[in-house]
Amino acid sequence: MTPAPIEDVADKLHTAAIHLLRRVRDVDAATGLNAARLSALSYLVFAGPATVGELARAEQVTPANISQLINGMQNDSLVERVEDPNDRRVTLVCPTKKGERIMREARTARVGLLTSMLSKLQGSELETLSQAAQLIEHTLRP
Amino acid sequence: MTPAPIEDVADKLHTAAIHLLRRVRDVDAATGLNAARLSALSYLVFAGPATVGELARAEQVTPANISQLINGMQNDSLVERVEDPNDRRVTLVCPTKKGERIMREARTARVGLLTSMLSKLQGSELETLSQAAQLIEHTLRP
DNA sequence: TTAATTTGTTTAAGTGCCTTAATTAATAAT
DNA sequence: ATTATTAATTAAGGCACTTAAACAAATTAA
Repeated sequence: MTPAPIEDVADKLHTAAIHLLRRVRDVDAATGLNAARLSALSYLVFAGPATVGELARAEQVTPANISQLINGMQNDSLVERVEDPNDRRVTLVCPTKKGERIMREARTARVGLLTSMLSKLQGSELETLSQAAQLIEHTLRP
Repeated sequence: MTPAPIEDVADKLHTAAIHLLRRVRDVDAATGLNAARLSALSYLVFAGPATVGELARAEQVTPANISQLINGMQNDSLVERVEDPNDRRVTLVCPTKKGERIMREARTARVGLLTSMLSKLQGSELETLSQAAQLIEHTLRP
């Protein structure tokens, strides 16, 4: 078999990722959170507490926006602000237990849906997907 | 090698997809469009013209929201409303040439970034990614 | 050690996304 | 014909998001 041009692989992979995430986010409605809050909370729960600035870069919005978004989420007990003793300019944003629970439940639901969709695949095909996921993570490392 | 539990594959795949899209969307800023418009326009360009209701389901927002979003995008000549002769209740939303151009340029930039990241991989690894993308698309089919 | 600069967050004011509820219009059903 | 259903829009209001400005803490320089 002649090797696939690298641009074609990139294109297919990009499209597949979009379609995959479009599908699994169907279950997000159950969380009661909107897209902005879900994405921010997801980052905080799975990448760990972050400063306002770091969150802003991750979400690709302004620090001002994050500051206000956190106000609302703090008001709903999803996150809390914690002072950083090392650098008192920054404020660390941490998920609360409630925020963590909601996010983990949402992730479980997403993965559950995806699991049911993958159930028709053979072992060798699952192995291909597993290796692909690993390759992607490795490739994205800076 | 003992086969990976299917839930683990689903979880790894889900996470990889998130990380991949988080990375490539870095180039979206160049479009001048915000997330809501980019996502809607992406659907219209790559899945074809859609009704307000279909777009609302795809974007997981209300028809009222789409109606207003389309107002703004129409105002910026990104999309246009077209009457459906078969059912005059519905309005088809179509990307304009400008909208199509912007979207395709954005996609090209994303895929270009991803291509550069995949350039360090071997042919066999690219083949694994290619097959994985194909498996995902096939698995997601309803 | 002050002073100036840089870095991180917040506040204020304004635009646009997004919601629910109500309205209008077209199709389908009886 | 009337009624019910489906599709889109409008109106009013809340929240996401922006830029510009203000503020506070840390770093650098004199």
